[in-house]
Amino acid sequence: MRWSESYIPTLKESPADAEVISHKLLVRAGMVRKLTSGIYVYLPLGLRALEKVSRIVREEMNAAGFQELLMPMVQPADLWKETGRWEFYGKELLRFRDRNEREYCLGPTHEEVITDLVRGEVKSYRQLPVRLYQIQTKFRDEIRPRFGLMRGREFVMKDAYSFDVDDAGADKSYQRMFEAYQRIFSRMGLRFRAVEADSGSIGGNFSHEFMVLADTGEDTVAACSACAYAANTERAEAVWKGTANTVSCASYVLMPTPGAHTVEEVATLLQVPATSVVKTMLYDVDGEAVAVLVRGDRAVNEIKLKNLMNATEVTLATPAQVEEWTEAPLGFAGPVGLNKVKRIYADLELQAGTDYVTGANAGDAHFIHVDLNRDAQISAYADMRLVMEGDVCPRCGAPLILPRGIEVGHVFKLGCKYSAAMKAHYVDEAGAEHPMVMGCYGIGVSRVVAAAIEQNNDANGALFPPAIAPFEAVVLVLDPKNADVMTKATAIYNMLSGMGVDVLLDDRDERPGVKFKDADLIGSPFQLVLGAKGLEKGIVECKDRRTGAKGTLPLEAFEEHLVQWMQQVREGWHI
RNA sequence: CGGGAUGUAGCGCAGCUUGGGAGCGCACUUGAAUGGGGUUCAAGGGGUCGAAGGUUCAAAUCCUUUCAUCCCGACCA
Repeated sequence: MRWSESYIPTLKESPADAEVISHKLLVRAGMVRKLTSGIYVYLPLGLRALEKVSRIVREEMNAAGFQELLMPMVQPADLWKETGRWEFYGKELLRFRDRNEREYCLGPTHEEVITDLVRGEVKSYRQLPVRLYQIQTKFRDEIRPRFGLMRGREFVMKDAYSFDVDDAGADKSYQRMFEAYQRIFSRMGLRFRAVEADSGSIGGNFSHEFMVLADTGEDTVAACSACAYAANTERAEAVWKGTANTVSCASYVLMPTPGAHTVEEVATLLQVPATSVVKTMLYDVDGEAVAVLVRGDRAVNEIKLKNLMNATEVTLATPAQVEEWTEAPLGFAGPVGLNKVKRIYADLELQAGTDYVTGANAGDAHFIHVDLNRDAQISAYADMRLVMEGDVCPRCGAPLILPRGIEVGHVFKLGCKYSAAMKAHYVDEAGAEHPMVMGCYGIGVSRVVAAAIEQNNDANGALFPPAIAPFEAVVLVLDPKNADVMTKATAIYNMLSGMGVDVLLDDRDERPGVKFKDADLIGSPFQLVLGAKGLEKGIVECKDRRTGAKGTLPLEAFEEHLVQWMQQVREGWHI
């Protein structure tokens, strides 16, 4: 492709509405343009990156025994009513009516459609497993679209579904997919981690998220510094390392703490460490008042509370609820004498402690010397907190690290949730009917492109891994009006094309500086620079975009040197 | 949905407090010089000042309404 004939509108300045680096660079590099909130046009360069990602996904899906199909974006309401999701999915589901007042939605996901499809065709265990996928545009009317392609409303997703006769079969499908995902993100040249994720009501270890590691990621990963353990922080087990606070006192004592609402204020005022303060958080769990106690320097993990109580809805109590349940102003809740709250859960870490500071359920007052076992009605001690820096791995005890990540993939064992609701049944060898056991597996294709930039960029632009760069190589022709230079550049361009390398020939009548800047911006990993000066010396300059390392390749035995250099650059990407 | 902010040329912005000429930089067009890290000079083109209504002799500027976009909190690939 010649740059002079391409539609690559690069920008010197970032658009005012772009906040994160991937969004800024995608726009500046002429890869995307916003049409409206959360909805983007993929320009030729952006589409190329999308297709590179899609191609790798396709190859690995096919290799894993999944077959591609394409389902409609518009889906009838009836199917969603069958699974109950027409009511439960919420406002993210964009609903509308046709001219006959029939109800439809734009597909945010395709469990209903695929289950409907499969139940119509598959009747026997002999036909299972069925493993299908598609790469398609999804629409989710996100509460708050933001960060460009990272959280759009319309986005490209690969979604795959498996149908098996039993759990063992479903596990096999899951395992295949898990391995395929590992290969996919490795091939893309991204640094990532597969993390255990909360699987909600389904249970078991059958949910993993694939996180591209980047400091700007929205999610936090708890990863072991030594072994393979990694989990979403929502799920990560907090290990109880023992309790320091074990000095015993005869009874608790009321202390005035005027104006001290936060743990920090209380700790400072009473001159005790935050670890000796008990934080009492009140929650509305399916309409019931529940208190959760954690050490003052910890945070409650609401997911753990939700799972512990097998609840559907957990929300932090409103100030009004807190005041009603504690009969005190906000900021002074404590477990002692908290009679209106029937369930009080305490984190494991607090179970052996005997000398705590807690709220007194009265304005401007706290208790000191509280022994929870003696003074409060604790329903149960359980792992209730979020892991933090300094925690250790629940598997091997080595320190945990908490890198940030961007969720680009999710593998999930669905069980019979949809097959049972939609009667996707098969008949086994004995003639008995069973619901199929399902799995679903997503990759945010457009998000991968953003995540790749989020992970790999510098002050001058994107640094695309070779496997997903819109163009792997750019040949910069500094003197396009010089026939000799142009001839040589074209020959090199043809050589690269012949080697199967996606190459862009910058033959524009622009100043060299413009070409250097643009080449850096679009992030092609290989840059070759041809000018009259170099040709006189019999050399072509080369630059590794990732490291910035510049070198020269002699025109003599050029191809050999080129291949060697490109190999070096590629190896740099497989860290 | 709650809290905050912004809408002025394709992009980035000033002007608004204190009403009166629509401006600046980049981009674009033409000419000249220049030609290895976003080149310089000169001359141009391009705007219903988000929209509607109001106040006023006069509104980008003040008032009301409305729409859109972005940021911070509850979702998920």
